[in-house]
Amino acid sequence: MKSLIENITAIQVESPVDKIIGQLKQLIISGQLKPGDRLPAERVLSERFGLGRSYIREAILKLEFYGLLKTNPQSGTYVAGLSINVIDNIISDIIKFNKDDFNALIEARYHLELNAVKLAAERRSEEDLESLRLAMEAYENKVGAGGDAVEEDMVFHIKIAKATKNSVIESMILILVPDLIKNIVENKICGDNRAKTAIEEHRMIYAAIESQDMAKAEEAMAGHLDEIWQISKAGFAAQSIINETER
Amino acid sequence: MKSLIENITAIQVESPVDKIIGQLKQLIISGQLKPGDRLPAERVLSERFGLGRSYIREAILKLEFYGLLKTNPQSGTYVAGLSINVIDNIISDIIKFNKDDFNALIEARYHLELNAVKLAAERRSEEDLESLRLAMEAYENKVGAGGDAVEEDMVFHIKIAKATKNSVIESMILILVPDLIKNIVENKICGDNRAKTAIEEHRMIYAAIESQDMAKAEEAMAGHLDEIWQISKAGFAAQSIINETER
DNA sequence: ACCAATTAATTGGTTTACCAAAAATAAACA
DNA sequence: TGTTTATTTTTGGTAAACCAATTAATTGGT
Repeated sequence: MKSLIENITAIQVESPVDKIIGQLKQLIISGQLKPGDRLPAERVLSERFGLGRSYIREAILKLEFYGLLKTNPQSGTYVAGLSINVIDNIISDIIKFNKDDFNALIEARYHLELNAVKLAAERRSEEDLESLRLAMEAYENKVGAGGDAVEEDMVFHIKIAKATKNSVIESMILILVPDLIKNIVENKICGDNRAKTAIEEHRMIYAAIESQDMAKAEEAMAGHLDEIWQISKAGFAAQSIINETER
Repeated sequence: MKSLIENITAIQVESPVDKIIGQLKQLIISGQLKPGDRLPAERVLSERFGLGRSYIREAILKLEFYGLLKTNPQSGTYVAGLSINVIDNIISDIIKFNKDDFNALIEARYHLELNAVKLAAERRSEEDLESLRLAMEAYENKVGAGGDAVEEDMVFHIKIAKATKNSVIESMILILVPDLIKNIVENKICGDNRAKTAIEEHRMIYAAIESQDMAKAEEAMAGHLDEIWQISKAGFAAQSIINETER
C-alpha cells in the first residue's frame, strides 16, 4: 500500500491570469478574434470573464511581453498579426514557462555560455576586460577568505555575457542566473575544492577573451562548465529511460 | 546646418514601473534592504514613491519573474537571498530587455537553434517526428500556394524546440519567434525564391532529426539559417567599426 | 448630400477602496 | 510565570472608481 504522502497530489492552482490567457487563446482559435483585430475593451473582458480588470491587465501584460498583443493607450489592445498557428503554439507553452527544471536550466546555461564566451572573445572592449578582471579578482578573494563564491562566480559570467554586445543573449543569461544560484547553493552541487580549481579555469577563460581567441575561450568555458553539465546530461538520460519504460 | 528632423530626440518615457525598479535597486544597494529582508508593504511603497499601488505590484511582478523577489500572499514580498553584487548587475539590465535589436535577435536565434536541433535529434520522440512532419508539410503547401510562409516556417522551428525536451530552451525560442516574424516580414529579408530552396533544407533537417544524426542536423540547420545569419554578422561588424571610430 | 465643429461615449492609465487570510499583539486562564 | 485563546492590525488579492486622451457620433451649416 502506498504511503499517505504519496497520495498528496500537487495542488494545481490555475491562477486567474492563466485562465484568462487560456480563454483569450480560445477566442483566437475559434476565430472570434482574428490576428490584427482589436481586443474587446478591458472592462468588457473583465465582465465577460467575471474577473476584475486587474487580472485582465496582468494577462495582457504577460501576453504583450511575449509579443502576442500590442496595446496602444487610449485606443485598444490588438492581436499581433501572427497566424493562428503560431499564436496557438506559443500560448500553449507560455503558462508553463517555469524555470524549476534544474537539468533544463543547467543545459540551457551550458549552451548559452559556450556561445556567449565566443562572442565575448570576439567583441570584448577594453572596458569589458577591466570589469571582467575585477569580477574575477572578487571571486578569488572570496574563495581565499573561505566563503562559497557562487554569486561572485555568476557575476563573472554576467560580465562575459555583457561583453557579447548581444542584448538578447545577455538578457537570457541574466534571467537564468538567479535560478541557477538558488539551485546550486541549495543542492551543494560542486565539491569543496571545486572553488579553487575554478580559479585557474577563470584565468584561462579571461586570458582567451583577452587575446580574442574564440576557440580557446570556448574550450576553456567548456572545461569550466563540464562538471555541472554532466549532472544535467545524467538527468536527461534518466528521463529518457523513464519515457521508454512508460511507452 | 542640421536638418530639423535630426534634432528631434527620441522621447524617453521612463515608465513608472521602471522608476520603481530603479528605486528598489537603490534601496538594496544602499543597504536599507538586505537580501532576505521583507520589502515594505505595497501600500507603504506606494506612498513612499508617490505612485499608485498598481505600479508597485507591476514592478514586483517583473522583479519576481526575474527571480529577484518572492512574494508570499498575505505575508509579504521578500528579496531573494542573492548578494548585492548579483542583484545590482541584473537589475541594471532588466529594463533594457528589449527585443528590438534585430541583429541581436537573429544572432541569438542562430545559436539557440543550432543547439536546439542537436538536442532535438538526440531526444525526439515519435510524436515529435509526427508533428514536425505536419508542420513541414504545412509550410510546403503554403509555399506551393504562393504565400509567404514565414509563420509556417516558424512553427516548424517551434516544433523542433519542443523536441529538445528542454523547457528552458523551448521557452527562449518561443519568446523570440514573434519578434523574428515581425522583423522578417517587415524587412522582407529573404529573396523570393528563398522559400522554395528552404523546402529542401527543411527536409534535410527533418531527415537528420529522424535518423537522430546530431552532426548532420546541426549542419543542415546551419545551412538553413546561414543567409539570414550573414545579415546579423554584417550588422555587428558595422557596429564594431562605429565603436572604433568613436574611440 | 456633404463637410466641419462640437459633443458624447469609449479607451487604457491610474488611483482608491474593500476583502479574507496571516501575523502580531493583547488578554485571559492555568 | 507560561500558555492559550481572542482580538486587532497588517498583509497581498481583488474589484471598483476616477482621469485624461482618443475615437465615434451628432449636430449645424452649407
